[in-house]
Amino acid sequence: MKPMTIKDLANFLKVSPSTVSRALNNHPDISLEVRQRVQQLAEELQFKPNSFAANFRKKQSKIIAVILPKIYRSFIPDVIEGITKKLNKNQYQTLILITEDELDNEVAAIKQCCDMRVDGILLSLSNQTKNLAHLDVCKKLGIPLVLFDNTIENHTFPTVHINDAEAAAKCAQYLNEKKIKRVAAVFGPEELNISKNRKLGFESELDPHIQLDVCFAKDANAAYHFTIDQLQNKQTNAFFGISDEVLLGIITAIKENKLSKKTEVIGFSDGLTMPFLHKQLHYIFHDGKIVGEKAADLILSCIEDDQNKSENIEIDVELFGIEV
Amino acid sequence: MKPMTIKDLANFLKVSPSTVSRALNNHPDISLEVRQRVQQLAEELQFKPNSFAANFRKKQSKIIAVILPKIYRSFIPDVIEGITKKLNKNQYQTLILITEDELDNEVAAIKQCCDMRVDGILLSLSNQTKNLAHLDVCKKLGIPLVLFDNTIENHTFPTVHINDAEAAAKCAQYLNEKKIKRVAAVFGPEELNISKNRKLGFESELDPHIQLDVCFAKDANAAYHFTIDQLQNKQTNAFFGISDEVLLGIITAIKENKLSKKTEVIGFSDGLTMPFLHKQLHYIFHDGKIVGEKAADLILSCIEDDQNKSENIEIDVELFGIEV
DNA sequence: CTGTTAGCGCTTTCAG
DNA sequence: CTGAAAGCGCTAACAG
Repeated sequence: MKPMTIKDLANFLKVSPSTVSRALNNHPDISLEVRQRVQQLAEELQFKPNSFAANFRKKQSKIIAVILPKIYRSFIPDVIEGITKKLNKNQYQTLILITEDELDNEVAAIKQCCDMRVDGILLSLSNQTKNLAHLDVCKKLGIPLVLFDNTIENHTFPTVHINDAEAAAKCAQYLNEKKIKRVAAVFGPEELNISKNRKLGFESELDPHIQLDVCFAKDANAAYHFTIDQLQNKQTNAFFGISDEVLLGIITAIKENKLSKKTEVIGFSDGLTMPFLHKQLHYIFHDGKIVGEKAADLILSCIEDDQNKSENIEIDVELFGIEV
Repeated sequence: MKPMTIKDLANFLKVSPSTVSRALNNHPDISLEVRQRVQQLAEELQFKPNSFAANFRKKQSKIIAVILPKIYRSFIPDVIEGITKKLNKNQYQTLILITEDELDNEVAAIKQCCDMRVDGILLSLSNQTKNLAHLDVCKKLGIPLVLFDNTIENHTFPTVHINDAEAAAKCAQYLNEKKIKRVAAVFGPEELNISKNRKLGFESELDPHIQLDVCFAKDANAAYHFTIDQLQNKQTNAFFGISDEVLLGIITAIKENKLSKKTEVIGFSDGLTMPFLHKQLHYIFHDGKIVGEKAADLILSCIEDDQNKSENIEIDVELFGIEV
């Protein structure tokens, strides 16, 4: 059965459609009496105003698109949660698009969003993306866009991210103060921006007297084997791990060799599994919820002020960990 | 600047809007020559057809809503990935709504979806939800709805889920065959359906000669302390853990007590962190991607056939684990 | 305070 | 093969 429209309601109540519309939207012009009568009948008849039509008329979609390379195991779910909660509070809905870290998919996703006339886009770049040319359409169509997490420096779009290099540098500083001779740093795949940036920050800050071994590990297992080797053949007594996944490999290897007490481990973590597993862990707490919230805030303010703001929000990160 | 419309294009080309529309949609009626001329100009002028308007006209949104209690740390991200991929391939977009396990939020989310006229809803029930009365609107408006993961038996909506009880029973069977005297089963919060169902299945299958201790743990830490107590005061030598989170606590406690070789651990896992951490782990592999895909398939077939099918898909699960 | 009217941008009969 | 015209369901001037 065909859903009811405002017109149907109006006919039924012997008033005009506009009156119904206004009554339903609590427009102050409408007398309390009429308003109640309309709302009551709407309730009884289970009338569902077609917000799709309303939004079309108002030239808005009330939808924000979130374009992500992947839904990683940790961090990103928190980001999504941060975003959706904030947006929901502001009557926006969240669309999720995944690029699989492929530029083509990213371009397609942007096009999709433009065609749909979403009210805003939150974009975490794919690691294949080297420039922002494909985002021109958004500017042209006046669709606000905020880059978050995996961003590129630019002067047209606002960004939200942590300072990866600086955070990694903090880790190096921590190690500098310990009596460390040799440290092994385990990053993710070499092409990832977080790997690059964190490597840069870590290396630049690390005391040059400390010997450094570097590994790009594609998963926990790779990190594990690298760590075993370091422990057994290099007498490495400090490890830096770029992510929870990599830390899992590192910590497992250390524990198996019963070297927990003698080995420093520091890295980036979402603060859940790894710190539980290894109480001695020091870590940069990378909080997805905050990143998500800030990104959502920023896109909302872009929509409201519709100014071409190009704010760059850098989220402060802190080093956590219980001293043993 | 106001985005271009089909009308603008039509004026420019001295043809009618309908011709442009048809040309853009590759309607066979339109001559190849005109079609190319239109498409070329559209390309040059970077014309973005407003799919929002088109969908409005066609009375469809090309949006599927996914309503979830939470974006848990594991499993759910995989579900989302499974869903979005499948839907994207079929030109649908994915909207994410989170209920925080509150019925009120679930009701609100359903309303939102109805108002927006989404083309379909994938719903994982909140643990507060005891019946499906609030879903009547969907039926009335003709919006297909599929229940997945956290479902309730019913005869109106199709469902996709694993058989929690049966899977837990498999775990019990495994333990029955070992020389176990006493087993401790750790569940999640008591009010969760997965806790209830898995407990039922486990208990019903477990050999009555095996002594059973039960714990409802709200997090890994609770599971950890419970496990410590069991190991030290009860000589328990087998553990059943309902989730990766709970298993984290159990395994950590076992390892700290150096009892890995002497203790059986079995449970539900997404197959990533825990099996890596503890090679002896046996686990029911709970694959979110499959659940998501199946749910997406089902909603798509509901939309296409628009039949009131009420299929119940039960996803098979397998017991994994390397024998040591 | 309420009604009339004119669209939003697109698709789709129905004619020609 | 192409055009004219109507309309999806709602909102928002503009009148009254």
